[in-house]
Amino acid sequence: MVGIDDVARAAGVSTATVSRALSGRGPVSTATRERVLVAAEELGYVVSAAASSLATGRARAVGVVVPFLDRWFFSTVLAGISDALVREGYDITLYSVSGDPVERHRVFDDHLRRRRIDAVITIALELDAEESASLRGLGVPIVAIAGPNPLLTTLTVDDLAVGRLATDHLLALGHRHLVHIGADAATAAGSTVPGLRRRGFVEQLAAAGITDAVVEPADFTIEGGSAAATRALTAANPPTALFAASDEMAIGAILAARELGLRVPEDVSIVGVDGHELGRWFSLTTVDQFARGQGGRAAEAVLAALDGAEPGRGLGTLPFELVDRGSTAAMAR
Amino acid sequence: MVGIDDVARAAGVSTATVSRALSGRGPVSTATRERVLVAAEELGYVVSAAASSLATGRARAVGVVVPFLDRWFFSTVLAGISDALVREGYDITLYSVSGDPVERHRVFDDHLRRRRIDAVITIALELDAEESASLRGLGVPIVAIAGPNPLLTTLTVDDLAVGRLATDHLLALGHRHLVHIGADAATAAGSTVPGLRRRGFVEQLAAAGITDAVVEPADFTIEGGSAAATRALTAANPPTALFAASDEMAIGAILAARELGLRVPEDVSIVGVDGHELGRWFSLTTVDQFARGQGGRAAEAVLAALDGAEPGRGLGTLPFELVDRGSTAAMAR
DNA sequence: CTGTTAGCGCATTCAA
DNA sequence: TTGAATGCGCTAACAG
Repeated sequence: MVGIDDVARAAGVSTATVSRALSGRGPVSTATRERVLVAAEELGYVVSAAASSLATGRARAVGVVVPFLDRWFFSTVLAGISDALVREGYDITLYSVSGDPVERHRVFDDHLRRRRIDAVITIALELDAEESASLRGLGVPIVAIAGPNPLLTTLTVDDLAVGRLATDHLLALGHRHLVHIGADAATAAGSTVPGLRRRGFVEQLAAAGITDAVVEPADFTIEGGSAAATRALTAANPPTALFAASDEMAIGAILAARELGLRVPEDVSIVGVDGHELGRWFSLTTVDQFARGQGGRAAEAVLAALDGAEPGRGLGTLPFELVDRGSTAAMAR
Repeated sequence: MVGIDDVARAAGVSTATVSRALSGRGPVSTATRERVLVAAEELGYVVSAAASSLATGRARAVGVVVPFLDRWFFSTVLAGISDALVREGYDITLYSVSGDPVERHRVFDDHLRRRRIDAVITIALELDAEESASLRGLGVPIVAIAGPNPLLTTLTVDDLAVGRLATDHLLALGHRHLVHIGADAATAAGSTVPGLRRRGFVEQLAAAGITDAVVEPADFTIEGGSAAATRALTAANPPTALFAASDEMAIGAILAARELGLRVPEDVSIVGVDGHELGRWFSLTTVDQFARGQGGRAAEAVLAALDGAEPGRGLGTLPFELVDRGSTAAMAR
């Protein structure tokens, strides 16, 4: 492998000058810089991440921690992050943490601590106190996407408002008997994404004078949404509208409704959250949260922090928007 | 940050001993090792990746290069890789390369060359000669998933056989007028995944005495599949069966057929390839290729290579299997 | 089995 | 503007 001294020799300068010319830090005459650049190019020299990192303390890499890789939202956000980061020359080191405590511990207390990354982005990660502390102990900028985490700098949509918006949409159409598919009662207490969406639902109903908000818990998969919708729609007094806390569940609900011989939206209105690419194929009305853009924003926030900008908590709120594609309609009278 | 000398001091030994005790390389008495382990644990010591990498030449990280992050197949394979790799203490460094030549060049000739990774896994990447050379020049084990790349060690399903199996399934049901949705003519020439599936289709038809194989090119998205199916089904002499080269396109085809008022499978049989999780919701018959397992296998292959096993080319073939879920039926007579 | 020593490849002082 | 020297934190010889 060609090293910095090969370049130095080829350019007839010292390694210090090569380093300065290539990194842009420190004074180098234009002519010298040119010679170094040419020599480096010709030799195909690339600086060793390990050596550079050891000498500077900067790794030119950002760690991204996700709970799932194979779900649409996460891979889409990740794509947004990747786009933005690679443009700035940063590598992405990917950490997927399941629910297994042993594995989580290994990621938080070993992998992430190897000083391989200059910053961390977490996506919709629910962290316990110990894990949060562990992250903060890293001493690097951390940006948490999705879910207001009081312990971290967050970049998140106002999920309470999202829940309200979706609910309001249904109420405005005249629906009075709604069911929410999402977080269970236990989760609703916390400030997690599912919990907030559920609370938005409950609060908005209450504001409309409806106090018996019904919630069918589900696990954010198509299958879970389908099962929850089936339960709701086959109950004694079935709802005329469903609000699913994710598009995947909403799609499951649409499929379940069809299976039950119900027409969407004539017999039941259904609204989701996400902006899943599949939504248009189901004419799904949804609250789009622009997942890919979230990744981009997070990457920018991290880069800004690495440039020295000291971001405050609650770095920013992300946009969301109701997209009416036709799976909701005014209540038949 | 706590360093190796802090541990050494705490344990009353030299840094060399700490290194040996923690890494497991070299002889250490059980008692000493125990003391070191305790001291390291108490201090929360984690070895610096940069320093260790610089000293050993090993980075404990594997690079994964993908063309897309936000498509089901890729994120699913990635999840499989991640699972297997994290268990062995390896980090994943993720590189997403688009079609943009400038960006590709930067990834192949800069990022990947930083000596940050001990091995590379590529997923369904179509590389030009220069890129292949660049990868091989890295001097690390490389495993290419999907697509027989003559220049790399590959781990791939026999996509020619996949194409034949799907086609055969339709032929066995009595269909004689089939259309393939997949690679265009230009792509068919090469040994890419889409090209091979298409050739499997054409060859199997030929074997059955059908020489006018019809192919509708599409781009492996739901939308592309839908458009291609619409073209095929509205043609003068519409086919009774469609073979889509991916489940996403097959789902698009099902949606298109429905839109045209055609019943699946009564009016048209449709078969896909992948084993996409969404398939079951469309009763999609498909050739499952166990994407997640592919990731696992690739990770294992890479780990074996890092353990010194010198793998030959064409490392192995991956399993695939026809899953009949009901979107195909015997031809109505 | 353990400690001492000498780098790994680069970035940054400090002098010139 | 440039070069020589030093050290980033760790590992691998080598001696003991």
